[in-house]
Amino acid sequence: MAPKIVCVVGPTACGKTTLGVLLAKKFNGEVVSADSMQIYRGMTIGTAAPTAAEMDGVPHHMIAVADPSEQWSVARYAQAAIPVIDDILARGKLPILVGGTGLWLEAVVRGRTFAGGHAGGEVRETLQRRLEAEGIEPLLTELRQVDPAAAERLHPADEKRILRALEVYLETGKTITAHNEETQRIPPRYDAVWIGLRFADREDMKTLIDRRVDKMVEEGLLEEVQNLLQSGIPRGATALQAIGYKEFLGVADGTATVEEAVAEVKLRSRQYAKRQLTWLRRNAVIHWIEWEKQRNFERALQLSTEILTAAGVS
RNA sequence: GCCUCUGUAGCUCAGUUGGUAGAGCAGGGGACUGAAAAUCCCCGUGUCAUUGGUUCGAUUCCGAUCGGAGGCA
Repeated sequence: MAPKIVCVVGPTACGKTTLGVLLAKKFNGEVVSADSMQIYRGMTIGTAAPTAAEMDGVPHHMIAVADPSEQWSVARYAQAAIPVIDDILARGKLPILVGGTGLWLEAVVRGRTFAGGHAGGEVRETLQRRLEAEGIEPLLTELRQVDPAAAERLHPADEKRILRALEVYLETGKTITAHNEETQRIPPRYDAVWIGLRFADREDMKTLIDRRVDKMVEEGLLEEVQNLLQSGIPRGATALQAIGYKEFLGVADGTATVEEAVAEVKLRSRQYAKRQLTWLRRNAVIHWIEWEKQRNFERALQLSTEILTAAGVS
């Protein structure tokens, strides 16, 4: 039987961090973050990463462990997070995965592997250059020859995935379709109990997101962006693709006003939350806790305690 | 007060030489296995300001009214 862990999921600003800490205290657990941006150092404010006070003495892992000039991928995250989780289990404590990056969560929980190749690799670079020079057509034709199923499945405009599919074949000699089929047969790595947080009314979520963005700016989001730039982080770095950061880059070099950037960050955050909800909706085993207007953590803790107890977590 | 322009989807605006209208953005839904806070796909009926008139037929032409912008006073 796969070891039991807990996953706390939901769209941005729904209170995952707070509930994670409450559960960790109640169930003798430790938090493992599954957030593709909180992983980078020096990005506390804009990613709403938990502060020491918010952690409230509960050990947190996989937050601020990467240099912002690096590029962390799902595969790299999983590779690093799995030993951390196993260590928590070995010490007799409960791992609580908390995060908004759906793919990262699943990469850990499911036992699956990733095919070779990666962004920044030689093969990918070559393909990227070919895309710029020749357009997507010849690449798609090539993919159709080696991996017709992938070519069929992928939309012609989805250049990123077409490149990736070709890369896997060129790098490993095996198609991504074959790899996916094989890896899907691997049993789950963990027996996860999923708890989801969301607002019953999306308008309430929007209100909270807006307020949170205003707070980030008050707390010094601009300074945080400036610090990253001063420490020499390249503008194209994955870390600077984070919502909040990429918009405030414009403020840092004077091409946008704070007001414009704030409006943009609020908009992009809302759209991101919608995408997160779409991702989570297909996971049928999530136990959802819905907020009516306000977030009520006392009630959420009680409900999730019932859920975990019923699922055999102790 | 007079003159000119203007009033079309939540917003910004196209358009119909008269046969009841369409883009971008917003919004909604979906996909997703090494950039995932990324990337990609699908979805547009709205008293065409109101009200008279001309017309077989008006959102489109004409008048009036009510908004908005500018100019002259």
